[in-house]
This record gives sequence, C-alpha cells and structure tokens, in this order.
Amino acid sequence: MPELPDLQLFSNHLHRRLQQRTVSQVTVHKSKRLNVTVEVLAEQLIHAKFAMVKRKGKCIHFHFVNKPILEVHLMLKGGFDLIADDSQVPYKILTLGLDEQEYLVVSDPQSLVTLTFDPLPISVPDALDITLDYLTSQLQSKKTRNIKAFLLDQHILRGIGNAYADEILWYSRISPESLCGRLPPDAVNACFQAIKTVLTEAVQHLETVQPDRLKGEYRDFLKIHNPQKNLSPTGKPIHQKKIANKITFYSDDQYYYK
Amino acid sequence: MPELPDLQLFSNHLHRRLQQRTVSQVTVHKSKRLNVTVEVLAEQLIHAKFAMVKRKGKCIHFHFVNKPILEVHLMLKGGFDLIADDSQVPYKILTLGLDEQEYLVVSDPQSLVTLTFDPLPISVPDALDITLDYLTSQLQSKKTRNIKAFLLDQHILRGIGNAYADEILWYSRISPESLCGRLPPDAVNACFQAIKTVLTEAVQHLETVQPDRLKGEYRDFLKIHNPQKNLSPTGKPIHQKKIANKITFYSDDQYYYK
DNA sequence: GGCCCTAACAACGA
DNA sequence: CTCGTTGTTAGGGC
Repeated sequence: MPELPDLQLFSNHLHRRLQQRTVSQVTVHKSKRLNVTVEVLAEQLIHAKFAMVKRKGKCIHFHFVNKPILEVHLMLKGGFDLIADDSQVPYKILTLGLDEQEYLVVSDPQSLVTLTFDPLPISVPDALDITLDYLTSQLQSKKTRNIKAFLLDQHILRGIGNAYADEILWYSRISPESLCGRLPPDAVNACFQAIKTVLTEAVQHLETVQPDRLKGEYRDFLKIHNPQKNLSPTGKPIHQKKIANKITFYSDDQYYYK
Repeated sequence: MPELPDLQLFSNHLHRRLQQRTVSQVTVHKSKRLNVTVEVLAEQLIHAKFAMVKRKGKCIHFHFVNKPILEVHLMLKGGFDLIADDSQVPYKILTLGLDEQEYLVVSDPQSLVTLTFDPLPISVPDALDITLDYLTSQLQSKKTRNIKAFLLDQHILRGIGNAYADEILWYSRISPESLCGRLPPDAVNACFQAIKTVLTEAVQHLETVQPDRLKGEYRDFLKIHNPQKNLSPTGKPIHQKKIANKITFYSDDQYYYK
C-alpha cells in the first residue's frame, strides 16, 4: 500500500533518526524472504554504523559505513517502527537494536516484506530521476501497451504504484487505456511534468501533515484515486474500472489516445 | 492447408511410388528453410534408395536405406509432384531426380515449406497414436485453456489443423470454447473417439475419391467446417467465430463446458 | 491457414 | 495493493 511519497516520507524520517547511530543487536524473526543466512546478516550488521537511508523506487536502502546496503521492500502491508520496546510490535520480520534503548523494527502482517543484503545495482531509473527523452523513448518502444500498465511497470521506471498512477494520468489529462505509442509530444510532456509534480507535491504534503509516520498510507488528499470523491476537480464524474489488472479511477477529463 | 488426412494420403501415395527407387539427382531451388547446406543434402541423398515414406504429425518423413531422414513440412500451401518433367512446375523448392525419367518435386508459392535433414526425434505423439489416458492427463494439465486451442497445439498432439479440429469437436458435441479442465469423463472419451474416427474416416474417404492427389486440399465432405453448409447434420445452424485466433465453425449441438 | 518469436495479459502463490 | 513465475494469447514475419 505505501507508495513512492509514503516511502520517501519514511526514508526521510529514518534518515534523520538513524544517521551515525550504531547497530547493537540483530534479530531476524522471519528469514524466508531474506537473501542471506541469518548468521551472515547478524555478523555483518552488528556494530555497523548507519551512514544514510535512501528510497530507491519502492525500496528503502539502509547504508552503513564500510558495509553493504540492506534493502527493504515493504510490499503491500509492511512498515517500520522506531520504538523503545519491540515486544509489543506484531508481525515482526527484523529488529535492529540501537543505542539508547531504541529498536528499528520491520514488520508485516502478510510476511511478504523482502530483505536483500548487498543488492545488485539496478539500472532502471527512479520515477523522480527520469528525463523527458527517456520517457519519450520508452513510450515509443511499447507501442501497443496502455499507459497505466506502463507507469506501473517497475522495469521501466521505479516507484509509481496504483494510486499515484491514476493521479498522474488525471493531471496529464490522459486516459489510462491510452496506448503508449499514440501519445503526441504534448501529452508525453504533460505526463512527464505530472510524474514530477504529483509525486513531489505529495511528498511535501505528507511531510507537512504527518512527518513522523513510518507505516501505512494516507491518501485522503488524492484528487482522483479516492473513494470519497465522485467528481474530479473540474467537476467531471469519476469512473472506476479494472485496467492493467488493477482497479483504476479516471474521469472524462482524460483523453483516450488510441 | 493440407491437414492430417490429406498428408496421410500424400504419404501413402508417395510410399507406393517411391519405395525401393533411387535418387539420381538433387536440386535445391530454395535453401532458406533447409537446415543443412545444399552440398551436404546433395552428397547425402545422391544414389540414396527410398526405404519408406511416413507421415508424422503434419510432416512427411522420407526414409532412405542407411541414410538419415528427410523431413518435409508443407506449411500452408506446399505440395508434391511426381512428374516426368519438372520444368513446368512453378515455385519449386526441391527436386529429387529418380530413375525412369521421373522427378519428385516439392513446391510452394509462399516458400514457407521447411526441409529438415536428419531431424531430431520428437516425443509428442501423433494424433492417431494417443491413448485415452494421455488425452485425459493432458486435458487436466491445461485447465483454463479452451479445447480448440488445445487440439491445435502441436506440442500436445501432432497433426490436427483448423478444419478437422472443428469436425472433431462437432462429433464430440463439445463447444470449441469449452475449458479443457471442465470436460467430464464422458466428453473426454467422446473427444478421444472422435479424434480417431474423424481422422481415419477422412483418410479412407480421400483414398477412395482421389487416391493419387499429392497437393492441395479437398474438404467438401466436411460436415461443419464447410462454408457450403448452413446447418449441421442434426439441422442446427452453424456459427462462425474466431476462437484460438482461428476462424471456427460450430453449432448449437455442442455443449459449452465452462 | 502453419510455425516461431516476442510482447502483452491473466492467474496464482508467497 | 506487490512482485515473481507460469501459461495463454495476439500480432508480425518467414
């Protein structure tokens, strides 16, 4: 459920709180989706000092001084806690003990969270890093695909999930079923601008209203992908339809390029 | 266009006419879809003696004494000629000169015929060789696929083409869109019997009415996949619809297991 | 209409 | 709602 803006919020918060602190204890509660042995992870991270925390697509990267990165993907329902006592946290996957009696906890009621120690570098750009040229050429190379499936494809650009894809397409005035190869340059440019604007403004909004949140989602402020609304900001009715195998919100403001 | 019964007819005819005769000349007119060099084919087949001709799925296998097999797939429009003078045959792909001033010619106006010298053995059974157990287990393993696509899949059973698939399904009283996993044992058995009956009776019919044909097709006697007919043998209207990406004829006699 | 390759899509499980 | 994997399908080229 957490999407790029939520994850950026988590990352910013964790970065502020963890930087320069040291891991004093490593406890793996569920190792099924950990790519190394519990022993290797514990040995590598014990006494490691946090260098920084960054978001990469839908993953959170924990950087340590002179150690490999620990990558966390929260999947559908995973989240973090920074807490003085982890004994009451349910569905724990990983606990990293810190100084001053504090714990960083990764938990997930579905146990789908993936932990990857020393992940391979990925060349696919983050949604906030793409250039207009990149977007244009990628759209051209997927002529028959619909734009919604395109935006959700983490092999093309990383970080956009179901809700923000709908927001981006509404801001671009592009119908989610439009074919990638049919978008005229103006529409491609609108999409490009919308990716940057919608996502960065959402991060800013979340930083303002709930800077300390480390799990869950908050999407009441979304303009289209929002079950509380019936009308788009321009007053057009909002429709719901399964597109790209996901429930999709869109309005008649959006042009269908086919 | 030629399907299993046509190909069986060709094979039978060629077997009768070629057995024990010797290749005196090898001329490759188009080598694009030949898996060995022209030189290798010529060297191997010159002076080779035909042992037998067999149909395998939609392929014709020419067996020679102490030589590898030459496999011919006629694709959509390929055909054979056994003729005293090959100079008037259009679209020639391969000519094998024989004794007594006769030539075996493979031709194809589309140049799609494939020639494979020494083909790898294939484990997929011919449609006329399958057992009821095999059909049952294969159907069970393709639960969500429709039966028409199943019958046409040469990786499951070999030899059935678009026209005879429709005939087999009508004889089985199974709608072409029925899901493989939904067929009850009685329907599976009906399908099994129909595969054998429809195909062998078609071979017998063709052997009776045109035993010497070596190319093209003849399907006026088909009961369902036949543009000349509007009604099935039981008097039900015949419908046409694209199923499994192929134009499909079927009637309301056929039950849709879904 | 035949077959292969590829891209797009759908279903399932983790 | 996420990401693999797998199997099926649709389209173009030979």
